[in-house]
Amino acid sequence: MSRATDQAYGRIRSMILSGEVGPGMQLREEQLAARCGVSRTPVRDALRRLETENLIRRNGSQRSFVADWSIDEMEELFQLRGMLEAHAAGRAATRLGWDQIERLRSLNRALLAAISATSPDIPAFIEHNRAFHTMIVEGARSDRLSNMLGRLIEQPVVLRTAMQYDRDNLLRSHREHEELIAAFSRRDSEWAEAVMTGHIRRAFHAYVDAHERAGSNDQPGIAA
Amino acid sequence: MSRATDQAYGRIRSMILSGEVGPGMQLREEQLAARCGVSRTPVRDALRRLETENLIRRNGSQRSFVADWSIDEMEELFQLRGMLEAHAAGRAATRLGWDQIERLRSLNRALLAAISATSPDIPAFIEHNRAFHTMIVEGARSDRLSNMLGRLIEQPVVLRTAMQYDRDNLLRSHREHEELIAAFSRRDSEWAEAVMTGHIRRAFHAYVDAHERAGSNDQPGIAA
DNA sequence: TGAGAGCTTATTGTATACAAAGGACATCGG
DNA sequence: CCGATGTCCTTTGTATACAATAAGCTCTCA
Repeated sequence: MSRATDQAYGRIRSMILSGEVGPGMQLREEQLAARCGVSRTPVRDALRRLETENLIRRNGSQRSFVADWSIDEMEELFQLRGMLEAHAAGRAATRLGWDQIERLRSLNRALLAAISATSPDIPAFIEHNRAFHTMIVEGARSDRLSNMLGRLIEQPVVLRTAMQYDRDNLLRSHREHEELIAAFSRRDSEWAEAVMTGHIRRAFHAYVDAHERAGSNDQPGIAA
Repeated sequence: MSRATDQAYGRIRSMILSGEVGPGMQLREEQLAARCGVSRTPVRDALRRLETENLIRRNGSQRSFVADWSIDEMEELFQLRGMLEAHAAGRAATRLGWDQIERLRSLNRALLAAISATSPDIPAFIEHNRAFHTMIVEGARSDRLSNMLGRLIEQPVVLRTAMQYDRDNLLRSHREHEELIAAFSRRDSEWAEAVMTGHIRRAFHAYVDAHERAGSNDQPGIAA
């Protein structure tokens, strides 16, 4: 995309992802235009795009709001993500190159290092985890699938913080990644699918737990 | 959406679906604006939307073209559709009301009537078939899923005409629908999933066959 | 005091003019 | 004759002014 639209898109997106604007807040085109230093036109383009990525919702009269998700919607989301990402893993098992599998190995080593320190480096974990999953999805070699998953994956931002302090879950992630790599090495699609299904499903339960624990707070998830 | 945007969207969409503009053709904003009787602004909105629905593609320099799909991409598409729609059927099995199941029955009766005549009423078949599948997807009660499938389902327009004259396939569709209804009546999610998986998969092979038969023509699918 | 109608204002939709980018074509040089 | 390069022209991007719509508020009347 073009300069101004990209700028608006990136800025608004990071506003949402960083929590600078909270779930449910209204986003006004003019105000956003001012903050991004562009006119309303590219802002509107950016909003449309963010809407298709489900980061933004519009009410009946076309006003835009930062999306928030109910627990039911989150379950839906995890179900879909699990299904699609398991499918991706299955395809990737027969399509990943050996060098890519090696790269997955090294990513997972880095991930382990990040969470092994006495004070875990969460941003590093998140980044390596993201790279790991992205590499698998790309390895499935299906643009349509990549697209769909792209829209799904980083929606539950809350999850980032919700899981931060749960070291047990972080270590489990690492182990499940190991198992995925093993399945890839054997070129075993069904195994890869099964592991990925469990991996995402566990993530969902971790999310629910964190959410419940945070239930008494004003800002569920953030404070977990 | 608003008046002008809706108008542009509907017009462009029907231009594509009717074949008025063929796959691969370039769509120019100004020209579309003229044809729709609106300015470029709503046309741009409509193009963005059609792009997310994968009816339009943009090249590196942001020019828009009517999408066309390779056989590989079609297989991808059917795989995804099969997976998601089977999932939808599974959910629907435990969520559809008895009245809705009865409605499915009557839709399938109408569908049978449409294809039983000496000269089958294909548009009626298509419409009843669409209604049947839509009702199942809605029955799954997952907005996100509905959305995704909405984007996927009517893309392979070619398929409409490609399958037109294959009566055997039309009858099979009817029988598979019957089996779906049976699964719903038993509230058997797994059965419903399995039937739907096969149903979509067969549709894919029907598509491939039609495509191959039409392979010698200039306009694959259309002339099948 | 509460409900409703009408006005006011905030917000988005649409048109249009201008800017910028990219592609096509022709011309020039090797 | 082929290839490179520069100009022109087509097409999309951006800004801004104006139109339409919907939300919120106030004022009135029951």
